Amino acid sequence: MAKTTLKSLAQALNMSVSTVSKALNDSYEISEVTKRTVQEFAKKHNYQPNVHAKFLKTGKTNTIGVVLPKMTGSFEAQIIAGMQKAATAHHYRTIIMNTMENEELEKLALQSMLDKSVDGILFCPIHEESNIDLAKQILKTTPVVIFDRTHYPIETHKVGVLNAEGMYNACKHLIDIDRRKIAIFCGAHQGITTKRLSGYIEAHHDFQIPVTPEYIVHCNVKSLVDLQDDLEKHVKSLLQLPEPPNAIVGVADTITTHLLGILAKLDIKVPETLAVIGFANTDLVLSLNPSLSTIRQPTTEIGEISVHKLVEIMQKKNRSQIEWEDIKLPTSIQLRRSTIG
Amino acid sequence: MAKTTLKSLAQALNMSVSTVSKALNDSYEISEVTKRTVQEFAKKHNYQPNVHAKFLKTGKTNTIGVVLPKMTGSFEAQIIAGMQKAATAHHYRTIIMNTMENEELEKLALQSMLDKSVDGILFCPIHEESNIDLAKQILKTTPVVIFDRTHYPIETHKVGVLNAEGMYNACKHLIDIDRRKIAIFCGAHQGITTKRLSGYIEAHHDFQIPVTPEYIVHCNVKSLVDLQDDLEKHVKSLLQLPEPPNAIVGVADTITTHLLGILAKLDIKVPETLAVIGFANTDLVLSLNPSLSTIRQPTTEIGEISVHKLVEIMQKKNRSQIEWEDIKLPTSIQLRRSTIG
DNA sequence: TTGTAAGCGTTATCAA
DNA sequence: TTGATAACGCTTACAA
Repeated sequence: MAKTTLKSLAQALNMSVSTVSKALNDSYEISEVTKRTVQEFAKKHNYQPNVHAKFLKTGKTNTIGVVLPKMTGSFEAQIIAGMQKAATAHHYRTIIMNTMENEELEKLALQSMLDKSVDGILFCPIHEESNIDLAKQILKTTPVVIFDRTHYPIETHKVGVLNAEGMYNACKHLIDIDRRKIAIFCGAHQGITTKRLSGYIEAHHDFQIPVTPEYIVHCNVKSLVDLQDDLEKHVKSLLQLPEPPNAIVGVADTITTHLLGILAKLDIKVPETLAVIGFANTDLVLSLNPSLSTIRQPTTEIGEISVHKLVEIMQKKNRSQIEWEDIKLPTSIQLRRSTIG
Repeated sequence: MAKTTLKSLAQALNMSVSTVSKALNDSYEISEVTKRTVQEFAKKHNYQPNVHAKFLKTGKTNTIGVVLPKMTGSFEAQIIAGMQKAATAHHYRTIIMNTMENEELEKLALQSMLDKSVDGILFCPIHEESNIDLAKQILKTTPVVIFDRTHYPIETHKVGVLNAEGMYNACKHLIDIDRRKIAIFCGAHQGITTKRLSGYIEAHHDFQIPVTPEYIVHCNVKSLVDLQDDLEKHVKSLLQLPEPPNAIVGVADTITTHLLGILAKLDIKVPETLAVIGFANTDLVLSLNPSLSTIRQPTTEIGEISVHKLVEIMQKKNRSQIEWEDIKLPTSIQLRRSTIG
């Protein structure tokens, strides 16, 4: 069972390699009869062009590389689904590399793409400075689109959401239901956190509520266990304040969802004692305790638009003239029992 | 900024291409001085060998391809994390292709690996017959390991769990707490479902409880909406039986976790009215309503062992002599409020 | 309409 | 210890 190559096909068909190649590529130079013969024969022998050899000639791999820091929940799954759908529509395949929030792995992932094993990269960096020099270097030769964590100082298209606005809306909703003592639970990834925090502060200003510094807490998100410990610690100390909060907004999926577990464990009533709302794209909203009010990101769209933008760059001849866009999609808010009793 | 190749290095250093190549590969034929000069110069110019050209010569890509049907939850994320860890240890990189439970996409994914863009494949098939001919053909030239859904009729290493035993233990636990009227909620993927169902039946036999056919329900898992509709329908009709069940076991992650949402929606008390336990590897057990008793699969291990087995095949000269193993790892059971009030 | 031949960036063989 | 050359599988001028 020797592998089927152009050569082996040519030999078997008694034609030249280039005729076979052209026939398979549907070239106008080749007669219909020959084309059909070749194509049928190739299919019968399950010919698959060798992408590596092809690359050597064309410099194209028809592959988009996705580099992202984790794949632990629905959020990432939805984004990737959107990317795959759009990529397939553009006749690209996608390969995914997970950096596990680890800069060393991120470096390896990016480097292994530097060798031109992909035509373009969709990149969600670990933080604002991670592997920035490498990224800049890659950018010289390979199109890159930054998604989700768009606070990354390289000049290219970026696709994210209106983070401040999303958080503003969450706070506004809490204020509307008369929960004005709002604690905010932040994580790492400063760019996004900062934006969301600014939405929190803006809402307080607009509604003339003073910002209580103690209500702004930062959680250790290094590992799940760390996060859970930290959440518990913060909840406890907040509730011991002279003026404890009556609501919590979560800055990210993991924080918001795991917070519910901690509150259940501590037997704190949600929403009676503490209303909870936060950024979250988990599928499990209804199974949570209680069902969770969320700020949802348009994940599928983020994925799709990222691909469209990348394809746009890849197809452009004169890349130096592109005007880079920083696309911010709106979030939506969905209310459930965790804020409306 | 022309790309750095062996040729460009050779020219700049005034050496031959083959000398440079050997120097970079640390060949014994090359003097230490030359090696150092070349290696330093190459690093300074950020030389990255072209994997495609390399492949053409060596037939190796140092890449493992992972083909799996979905990536929606912690279960998949944990398996992939295990794979990536083990692959990195063996100096392989991994690329992931998500087939979205779609046979056509699965075919594309497998085909795009047939062209030898990977050295080996870790494959979790959609169902027992999906793309079986293609898989068999791939197997002739490329090592494959089947993971998770191991009821797939090709001859190679397989890595899964003791499905019947896991379900047996779940039932035993329910029986221990005197919940003897157990409904089982099944999904698709017949192989695994069948095994788990057999554990259910075996437990009933061992404890001399008759199996009630109405307690065995099959859910439509095509989409999340379908699943939720179906879950609601089944729960309602079960509770209208003359002899309603007092416990439910879930056969898979999605079924078990979303079931909780439906029960909450219908305002059915868990565990008072219905105790719930099931296969689930979600991180969110504690945040669920109520905290969920689970049968956990050793996901990281599944991932790691799959890679080890694959590497074993890839390194073997004489592949026809390998004795294929069907590895079954034990599950563990974790009890929380959904079964122990 | 078909065939010849060069070349993409490597590695491997053999010669110098 | 180094260098010239062929080959991997493919595309593409150019020639026939």
